[in-house]
Amino acid sequence: MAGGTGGSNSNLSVLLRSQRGPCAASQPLESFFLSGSSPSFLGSRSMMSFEDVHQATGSTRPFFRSFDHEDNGDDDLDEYFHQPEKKRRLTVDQVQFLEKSFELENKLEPERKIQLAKDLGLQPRQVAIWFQNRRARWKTKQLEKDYDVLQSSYNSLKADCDNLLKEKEKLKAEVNLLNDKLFLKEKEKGSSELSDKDALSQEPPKRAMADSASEGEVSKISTVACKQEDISSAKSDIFDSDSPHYADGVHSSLLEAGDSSYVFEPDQSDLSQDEEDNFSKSLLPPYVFPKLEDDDYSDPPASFEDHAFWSWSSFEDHACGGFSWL
DNA sequence: TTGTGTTTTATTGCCTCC
DNA sequence: GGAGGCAATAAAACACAA
Repeated sequence: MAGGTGGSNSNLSVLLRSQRGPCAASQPLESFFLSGSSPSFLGSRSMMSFEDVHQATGSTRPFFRSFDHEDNGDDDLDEYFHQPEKKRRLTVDQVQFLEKSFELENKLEPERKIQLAKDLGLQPRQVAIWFQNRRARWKTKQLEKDYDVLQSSYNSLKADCDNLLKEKEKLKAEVNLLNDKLFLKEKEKGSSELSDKDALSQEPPKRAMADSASEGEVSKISTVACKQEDISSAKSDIFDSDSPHYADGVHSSLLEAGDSSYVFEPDQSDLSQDEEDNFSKSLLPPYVFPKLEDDDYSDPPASFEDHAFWSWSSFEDHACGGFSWL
């Protein structure tokens, strides 16, 4: 519980010691000291000004909640002096007036502060404090709104991401299928050539292909694989950004040919395509990384709150744990 | 009526700007 | 150096369930 019951007497001492600056007379108590000469409290002209507004709203609420019985005169005055100082809430009308003023401009210039204080029969410092607290409340609400906007934006991005991942899996399977077909084709071609030339080599076709494949041939295979990526530019983005540029079948060929690693671009999914290109061309040396399995891709976080942590840990896993620099 | 959570008013201390 | 803003906090007022 934030509040307490004690401290009323200490309030008075706090009140008396804590005034700051020329506008620091913050409590009605002090207004009483000033009430003989100052128009800012009982029956001021400026109070009339507020009362005009007050009447315009059709309200019948008393202007000062704490002075509902002010017509009792000296008795209440005396009572007021002998009461421990208490915090008083502004009336509904005062708050409405301040709210309207805040809507117009949430910062308070000195002249406006004085005018508002006069109009409302408050101390300028009270007006300043009210604006300060109001700004704080506004900021909190604004933060909540921003959070909601970010969260909904995150949710839609996550949905997109999920869809893209599914699409990626589909395309991956498609590429594998096509690579298998290609491999069979090459195999048939190879065996017919072998029979034609009476070749004696009995090496397993797969290995023979990998071993005998020249650089040009490997790149040809890669080109075929990469052409699959051209089916749609959107689809190719998936390969560019978060998966190896080579299909699994080609990976197998390269790995089986004794090349346990291959040059690849880093996982720069947060970069644009141009940034990625520049990054990989100009900043980074080629590096080696192991073949990635599906399990190497962690799922995105389920919640918006987890995202920041996920982004970083995911990056660390792939960039630091999964790769090794040449 | 009372205990407890929330809101509002006000203070304090620090920072920035002129 | 003084004025004013802000964040953190205290404390009074208020709301409301048990």
